[in-house]
Amino acid sequence: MRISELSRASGVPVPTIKFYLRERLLPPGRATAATQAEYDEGHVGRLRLIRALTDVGRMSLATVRSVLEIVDAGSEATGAAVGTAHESLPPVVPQGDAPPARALRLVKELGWQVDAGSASLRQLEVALAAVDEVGLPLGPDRLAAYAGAALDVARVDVAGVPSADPQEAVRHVVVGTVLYEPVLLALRRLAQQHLYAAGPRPQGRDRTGLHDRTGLHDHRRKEEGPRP
Amino acid sequence: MRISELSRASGVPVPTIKFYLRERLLPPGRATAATQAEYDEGHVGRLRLIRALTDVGRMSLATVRSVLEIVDAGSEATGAAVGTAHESLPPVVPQGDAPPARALRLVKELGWQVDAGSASLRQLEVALAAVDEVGLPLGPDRLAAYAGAALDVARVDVAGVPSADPQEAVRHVVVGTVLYEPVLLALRRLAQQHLYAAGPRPQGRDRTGLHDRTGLHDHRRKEEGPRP
DNA sequence: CCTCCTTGGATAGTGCGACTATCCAAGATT
DNA sequence: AATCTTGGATAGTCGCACTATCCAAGGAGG
Repeated sequence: MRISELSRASGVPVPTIKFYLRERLLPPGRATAATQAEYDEGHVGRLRLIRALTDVGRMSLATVRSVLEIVDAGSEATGAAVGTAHESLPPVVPQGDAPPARALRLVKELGWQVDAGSASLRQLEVALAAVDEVGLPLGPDRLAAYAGAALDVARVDVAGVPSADPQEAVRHVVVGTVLYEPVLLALRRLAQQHLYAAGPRPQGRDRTGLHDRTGLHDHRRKEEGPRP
Repeated sequence: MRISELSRASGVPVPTIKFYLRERLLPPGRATAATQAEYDEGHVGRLRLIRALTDVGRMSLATVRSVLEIVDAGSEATGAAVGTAHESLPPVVPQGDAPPARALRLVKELGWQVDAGSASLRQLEVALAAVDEVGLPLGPDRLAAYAGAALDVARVDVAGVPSADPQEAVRHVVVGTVLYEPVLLALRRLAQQHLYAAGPRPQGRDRTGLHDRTGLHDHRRKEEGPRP
């Protein structure tokens, strides 16, 4: 297909496609002549991916590029790809001077095994700092609940990664990290609305028809053991 | 305090403070003379809030303004404020032409009571569309897990809103919606890393017992502790 | 009182990111 | 042969979030 068809198929204007080609976000088509090139379904998919990452994932083109590079390289082990992906995903926290002490302490209490230099840790650190900078409460209860929910989500995330094709696995991990986020956040907001709407007493009973999650978790309270 | 002190106290450069004043994001100080004004702790807090919303919450100044307006008006019922807040929070989905059918169906299945015109619904719709536009799987299992986690989180969110001062409640809801998000997302990523680090077989059942032991999962019955 | 510095307020300029617009000559299409 | 369309290059635009510069009025120290 030619560039104008590609444009029609993807919904991206021709000049923008040219721009993406220049920026090497979209691989060039197979040149059939000096002024003609042939594009295929792969290009359509790539364009859709770029738009999804920018529009829904709210990523800058620079970030999109690095994400695409990871996906293209794609041969890393899935676990390593998660790390690499998280490094280059927004919001970028530029290797702060001080170590993310509070975040480190938290994951230690949770017993999670994470890379101490992880960007996500730094993100957590600045997020925590921002929260109490503006005077919002963030006690252990809330953190525990958040961490629990995050772990629940991560479990289905990990379980959902296709194990057959490593390239596809990496793609899934990288793209999924970004694109499932808005789903989760939208659901959180809707759940808030629901809880407020369900009754003036915000702590109304559960009415999720999908399934009863009570009892799915180990409810044991883990006290911050000073020694692991 | 004068503007230079305000700058030092908040870490925001003087010209930027002037800019915020011009843009009416920051209320003017109490003028003590034609070329002198007095600022107070409220201004410091406001500046910190603005920076938190832009830097951590990644909001545009236009969005910050509308959020601040809600907070300033502040007298709405808390439940209504949630709705208003969600309307003006990013990402803005401009009142699409078609109704968010898929999102509506989902919340109906969940049994959640939400406003059918809610921006969050539209956000969910485009997020879902984006996800399968790029070919990521999003089955009922995953959705159920996400919804469950979202509800868990929303419950502690709602429970954490101070009920005494309505102005403060609104502030908490609005600011909290935005500023807790990065915390949640960072935790999700860290949890993913943990799960990959904990074992090379992502799909496997937990063989070590490590996982179930580690989350300080504490969502048994909501309201027990934090009630002064 | 005089000098010098800071301030508030106004106006204009900068840098960046993400596109658009315009040209052009080589092909393709009819 | 006449009329598109295309790929490639270069330049221009637009919005956003700041910065920079001016200026005259205060205020503070001597």
